[in-house]
Amino acid sequence: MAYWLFKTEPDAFAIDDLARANTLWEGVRNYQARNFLRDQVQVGDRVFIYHSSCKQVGIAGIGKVERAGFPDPFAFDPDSPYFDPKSDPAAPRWYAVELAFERKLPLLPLAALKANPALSGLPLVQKGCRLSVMPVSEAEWQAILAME
DNA sequence: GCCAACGTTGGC
DNA sequence: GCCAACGTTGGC
Repeated sequence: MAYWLFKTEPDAFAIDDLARANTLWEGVRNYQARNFLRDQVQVGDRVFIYHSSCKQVGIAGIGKVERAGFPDPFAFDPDSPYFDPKSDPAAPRWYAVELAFERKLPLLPLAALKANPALSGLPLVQKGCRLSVMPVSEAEWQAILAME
């Protein structure tokens, strides 16, 4: 089992929304993040849900992967804001996974994550990181849980 | 709302 | 294949 961190803007989709129902994690339009979703995220992996671009940025909870990478259906839907005419169903460009809710965490603020020396290798805390899907090592996972 | 950092696009 | 221009991300 592997560990991940997924970013989301809570105004659009928050941990409380995940708590209500499973969700497709779709609309990821970055190749590095896509590669993780397509090639490495597996059923049973656990995921920190990070709230970005909001009042209180930080890790807000934990999800669990219910379904591994499959072609992002929104990329084929002309009515979706995530539509990408260059994504060919025969060779899909973008991928999604399905997530289930595990539990909420007391919000662990970005500033606290940055201040934790055990997390200095996590892309999230590095300058200008725009990666929205990133691996978390076992040691980092445990270090973050210890901040609860 | 500002702006720095980054990824992508497209002309050459 | 380079690189400038552009659009987007995301913290503050």
